[in-house]
Amino acid sequence: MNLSDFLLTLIPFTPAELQDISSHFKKENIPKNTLLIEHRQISKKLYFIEKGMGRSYYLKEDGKEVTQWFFGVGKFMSSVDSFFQQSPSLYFLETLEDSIVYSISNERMDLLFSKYHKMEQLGRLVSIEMLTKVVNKLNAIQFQTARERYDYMLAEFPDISYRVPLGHIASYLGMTQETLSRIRRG
Amino acid sequence: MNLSDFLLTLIPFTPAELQDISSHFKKENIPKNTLLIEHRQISKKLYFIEKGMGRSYYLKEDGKEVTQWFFGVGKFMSSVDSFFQQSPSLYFLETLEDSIVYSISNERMDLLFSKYHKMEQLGRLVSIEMLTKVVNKLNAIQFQTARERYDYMLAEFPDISYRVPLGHIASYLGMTQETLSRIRRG
DNA sequence: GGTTTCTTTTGACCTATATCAAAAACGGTT
DNA sequence: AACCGTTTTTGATATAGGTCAAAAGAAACC
Repeated sequence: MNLSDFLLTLIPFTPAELQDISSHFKKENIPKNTLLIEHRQISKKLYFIEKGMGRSYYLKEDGKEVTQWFFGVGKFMSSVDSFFQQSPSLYFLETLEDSIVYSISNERMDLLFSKYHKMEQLGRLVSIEMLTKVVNKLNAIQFQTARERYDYMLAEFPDISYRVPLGHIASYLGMTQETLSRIRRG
Repeated sequence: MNLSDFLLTLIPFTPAELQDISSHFKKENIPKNTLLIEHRQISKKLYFIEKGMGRSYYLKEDGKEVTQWFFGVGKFMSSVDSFFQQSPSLYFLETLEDSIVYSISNERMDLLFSKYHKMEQLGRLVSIEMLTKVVNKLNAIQFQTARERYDYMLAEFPDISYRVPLGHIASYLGMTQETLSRIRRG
């Protein structure tokens, strides 16, 4: 899904607005397994995924990676707090497949927010959508058994779940990869 | 903290704007343990808490209440998805103390959003703040031991943690009240 | 102030999931 | 197609935290 089409699904931008907004994004091809943000860096860019996918994760003290979120086609990908509050990121962000993204800097994003009331509205809508998704995951993690969490995953990211290594999914769901493997078996 | 003061901490509204915006909110006194939203209802109002506190929770199939979030002074309280997307609420919302709140309907909120670009911006900032808080909780729940989660709670809601029943806190942290009791002991 | 009801603590036992270790399967490369 | 590194599966064992039950402590109410 390309950026303009996505924007139109949420807000009725005029062709001129759409043109201007799009011009602030830069289309980029990013190979698989590219690090976009590292821990402690301040996130400079927000990415809209036209094709491919990514994930955010962090490193525990023992060195284990823990997937925090998956980002699929038609979503914005970033280390949210770092990008919007220009604070050091707790997370790493990486692509998991060769991807086509539209990137935009924090400065340009703020510019668009102040230039277009509609853009601000889009920001609010996207934030709330993300918020409700995170809340859903929280509920899954907090109250469900490992098997139920896996079912939640299949519902939330049906396409992603078989495209990425088992270990990424297991840590995303707050379980070990051995446990996930046993669950999958049946 | 009253509403106008709070609004000014985020956005430099003019006195006239502040006056107009405030006029759409209604100040209400709500007694302790009042249900503001029930499961399956569509949330009609958003509340800003001037004094007191509340929580959202839901009922598991076995009838147990699970606290989903605590709302303290100077925060907006609602069943987010239900209010903003006018969908049936998954949660119950209740006051835990006698409270003074400013309430506003979904229609009036939308009106303010479209009338004031600044208000839309406020909505975005508040959403993102909430999003980062929920993400923090998610991390606590997903990767930390029961004891560490309790420490997270003390940091996030220092004042709240000794004002509400143990059971509310335990379920908020994804553990049983027996476990929390044992942790507190030492 | 004594009774009822709700909340917290304590104890004994159990289970889902973690950990550790090794084998098997898979994927990319020459 | 044989090799090497990565990912997944399997098995044995350990443990954090859950469950159930009952006692102790607080709070609410007449």
